[in-house]
Amino acid sequence: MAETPGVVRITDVAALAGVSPSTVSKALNDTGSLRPATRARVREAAERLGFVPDAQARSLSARRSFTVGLLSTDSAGRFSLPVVLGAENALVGGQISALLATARHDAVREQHHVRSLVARRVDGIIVTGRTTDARPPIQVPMPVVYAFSPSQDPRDASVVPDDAAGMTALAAHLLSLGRRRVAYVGGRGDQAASTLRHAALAAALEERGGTLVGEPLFGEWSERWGRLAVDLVLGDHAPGDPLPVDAVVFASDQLARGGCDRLRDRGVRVPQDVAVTGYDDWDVMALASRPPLTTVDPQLDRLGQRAAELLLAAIDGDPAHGTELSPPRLVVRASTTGDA
Amino acid sequence: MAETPGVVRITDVAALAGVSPSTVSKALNDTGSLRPATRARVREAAERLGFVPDAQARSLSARRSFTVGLLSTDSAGRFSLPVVLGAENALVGGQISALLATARHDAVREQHHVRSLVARRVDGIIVTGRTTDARPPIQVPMPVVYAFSPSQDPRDASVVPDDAAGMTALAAHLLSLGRRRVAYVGGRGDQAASTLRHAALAAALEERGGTLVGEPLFGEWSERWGRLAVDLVLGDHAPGDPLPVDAVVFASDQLARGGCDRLRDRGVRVPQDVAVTGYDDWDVMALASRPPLTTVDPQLDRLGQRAAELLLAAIDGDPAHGTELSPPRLVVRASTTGDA
DNA sequence: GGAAACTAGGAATCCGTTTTCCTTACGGTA
DNA sequence: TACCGTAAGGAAAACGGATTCCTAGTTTCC
Repeated sequence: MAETPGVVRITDVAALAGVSPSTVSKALNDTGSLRPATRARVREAAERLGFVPDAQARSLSARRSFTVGLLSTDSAGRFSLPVVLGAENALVGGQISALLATARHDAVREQHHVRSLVARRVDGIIVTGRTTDARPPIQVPMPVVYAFSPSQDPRDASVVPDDAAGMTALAAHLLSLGRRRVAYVGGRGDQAASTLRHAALAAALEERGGTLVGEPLFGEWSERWGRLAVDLVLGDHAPGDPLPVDAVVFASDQLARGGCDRLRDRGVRVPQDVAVTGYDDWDVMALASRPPLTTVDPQLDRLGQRAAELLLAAIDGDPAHGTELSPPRLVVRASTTGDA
Repeated sequence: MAETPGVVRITDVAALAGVSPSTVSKALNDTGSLRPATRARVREAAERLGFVPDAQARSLSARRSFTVGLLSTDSAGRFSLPVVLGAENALVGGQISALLATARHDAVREQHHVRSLVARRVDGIIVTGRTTDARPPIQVPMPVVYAFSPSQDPRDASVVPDDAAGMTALAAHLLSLGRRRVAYVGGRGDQAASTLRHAALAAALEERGGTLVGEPLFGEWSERWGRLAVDLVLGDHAPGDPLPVDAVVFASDQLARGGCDRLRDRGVRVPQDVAVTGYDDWDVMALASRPPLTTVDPQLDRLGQRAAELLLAAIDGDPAHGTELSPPRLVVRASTTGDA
């Protein structure tokens, strides 16, 4: 029984193909000058043995680790998880492995992880976080791309969701349905996801002839606040009274779901009386809501994928600078159109 | 500008401490014979420079990569994510890094990831999945621990949630509140999470003098099915009629939340008329439900942590065999007690 | 038949830590 | 005083397998 059984080395491939290890290397990497027949023979031998070049040894010559770090400060992972998965997905295509490092919102822990990634000589790092608020950059001697949570340094490469585009799409959708008087309900007022979406909605409505009714409402990111906010919007409205709005735009699906529940409790029909929209396209909220929510899918997996692409380019010597916007997708459901 | 700036090598520490690299190694690893004063001086120098031994070089001598693979077949990550995070957390303590490999329920992709992990010479692999149903083992030349989804081979080391203990705790809780006639609503009938929980509930109730009313109801893991199942349990019950049950045990918080909504719609008070329990302690469901759900927290982070401990022991030459049960925790909220 | 072009093998290279082996110095004992 | 044992620390090899020069052998074309 050989030690580390099952591990195929380049010499094993060389033996099976009847050539030297260096020939195998050239055949598999499309370098040197070899007869096509030899190349094919080596390829077939490698295929048959399931040969995968040893990453450690490879990194010796290449002076690269073929590894990138995924540094996440979001332990819960509701937002960073899709980003991380999207990035990981894009990386495996390039024979790159992903080292996971979760710091659960703790600066000391994050510093520890950063040092660990540096010790592993990762080729680059993707940093992601809990919110779209800017975060302090990390100091490392390799390329970094910030995903979802941009760096505070505008010269760093960041990829963030294009919330303005999402809100503009929602506004256009509502106006196309004839809705004009729109209320906005945000989450925490100190977060960009609340304030930026409000500003974008206000601008989009104004430009197209809609009206943003009342001041924006900020609270917390919970269904409970969604319900409370509906009471604030409706005031002492009684069934039959004219409604102060014909649409409510919530800054998250969770808020919107709570809002729908409260509207129904108070006898307001969704969407006949008031159209409702959410944000995030979080299936367990958007689909379980009654009615299901028209919302915006920020396509975080694509965002993570894009971050990985930028990182790979940076590793190959072509670094990006500045913040790139990742496009969202409008998802229309019954809470605005009443279908189904 | 030195190349790879910021990277501190053992020679840098040696220079600062005025000793040779080998002395630094001995001082930091507590080997060889050195004067305590020398040891302390080296330690201080390493501390000051923030020296972290190069993992690649380290693995050369140690013939270990100090890396483990986290192989997940669950892309959505609702269940595997806490497991992965718990495991990763336990690993960083041991200076071990975690390579993330997500296979999104695709055998070809999984095989690809397995080969990649083998190529990286990981010291071990933690395999996790979407359900608690047993899965085929992977064939690799290093230790493996299966977390959440056990291996089909009973000789492999697996850690799974102790659903029977969770259901027993729920049954005892309900009986202590005077509930006797209990209905059970499961998710998909072909999954262990549905059937095993049903069997455990039936056994626990029978042993303690409760009654499981009617056949178990199986459907899908959605709020919608939770609502439908309530209709099946209540039949053509009208407000005022005697109720066929005084408690409904749902196999997930999602089901239970839907169930609560439907019960309220039909004028049945929770928990005064019917107590309701969920499973999973998924906060966005259990806390947002009206009323908040009494449920069972499977403590998946602890499960992942335990899997990591077992893996580290196996790497150190002390492998475990068989399936270990990870204990859950009963979480009591208003859906049974009516507080709040 | 000879020279150029091509093919493939041998051996050195890549990296920083660990570990083995050895030297030096010092103290104790004969 | 000479010799030996031991502590302390340095020098150099080992660790690992893919890659890449460099060179020798082989084919091909004129």
